[in-house]
Amino acid sequence: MTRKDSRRSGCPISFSLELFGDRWTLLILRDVLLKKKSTFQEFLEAEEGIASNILADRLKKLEDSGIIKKSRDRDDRRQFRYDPTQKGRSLVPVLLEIAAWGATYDKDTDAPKGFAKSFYADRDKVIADFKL
Amino acid sequence: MTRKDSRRSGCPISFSLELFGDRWTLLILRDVLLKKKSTFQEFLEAEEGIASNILADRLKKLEDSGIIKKSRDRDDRRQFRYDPTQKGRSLVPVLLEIAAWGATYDKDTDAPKGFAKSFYADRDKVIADFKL
DNA sequence: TTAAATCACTTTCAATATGCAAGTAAAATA
DNA sequence: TATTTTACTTGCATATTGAAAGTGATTTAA
Repeated sequence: MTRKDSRRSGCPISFSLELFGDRWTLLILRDVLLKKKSTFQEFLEAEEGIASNILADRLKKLEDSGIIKKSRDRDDRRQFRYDPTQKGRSLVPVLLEIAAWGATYDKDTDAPKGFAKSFYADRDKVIADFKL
Repeated sequence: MTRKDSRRSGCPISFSLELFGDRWTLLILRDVLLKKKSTFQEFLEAEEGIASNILADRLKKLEDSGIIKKSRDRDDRRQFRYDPTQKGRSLVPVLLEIAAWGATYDKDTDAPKGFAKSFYADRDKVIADFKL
C-alpha cells in the first residue's frame, strides 16, 4: 500500500500555492471574483494577455479543485460560463490583500487612489463590499 | 526614447505576482518572515526541497526588489544572512491570508488547530502577533 | 438556406524555466 | 594542514510556457 502523495508538504501556504502559485491563476480569479467576468473570451481579453492553451489548462484545474463551476450558457449554446463556488469566493480576501500590497509599493499602479489605505483601515468592510 | 516597460499591466495584483507569483518565492518568505530563518542552508532544508540554483535566483530577485537584505554574518564569515526589510515585513498579512485559506480547505493540514478560525475572527491581532 | 463569424477550445513547436547532480571557492574547524 | 562547511555556480535533461494556427459546434448575416 504505497501512499501516493504528490504534495510537497503539509504547510497550508504550500497547499495554497500548489493551486494558485503561478503567474496566471490569481489573475483569472481576479477577473472571476472582482471583475465579474465569466466567459473564455472575457478572460482572454484581459490586459495581461494570457495564451488560450494556458487559460484552458488553468480553468480546468480551478474547476477540478472546486473553485469555479462550468456551465453552458442558456442563451448562447456556444458559450460556457465560469462562476465561482463558495470555496472560490473565499479567495476574495487573498486577492484583496495581494492587491493592497501591490497598490502600496507600485508607484505607477492603476489601483484606485486610497484603496490600500482604506483596505488596511478596515479589511472586513472592504472585503464585505467586494463580496456583494 | 522608447519606454521599456516589462510590466504586464498596471493592475496591483499583477504587480505583486510579478514578484512572488511562482511556486517558491512565498515559501522562502514564509521561512524568512514566519519561521525566522536567515541562511541559505536553512532555506535549503525546508521540507518542500527547493533546488539550490532556484533558491539563489529567488534570493537575488527578492534582494533586488528590496524585500530582503543580504549581509555577511559577523561571527561566521562564510555565511550570509537574509533578513526582511520593512517592505518585506509588509507581506506578513499576505502570507497569513494565504495560510488561513490553505488551512481551511486542506483536510490534512499541518497548520495549528484553530488557526484559520482565530485568524478570521481577528486578523489584526494575529498579524500583530506574527510581526513581533 | 447557405456562408461567414463567433466561441471554446486543441495542437504544434520553439523558447524559457525548473530540477538534479556535480563542481568551485572562501572561510572555519579538527 | 587537511577536512568540512557554506554559499553558491555550472551543465544538462525534462517540464512548462507562449505564440500561432487549426478544429468543430453554434449563431448570425446575406
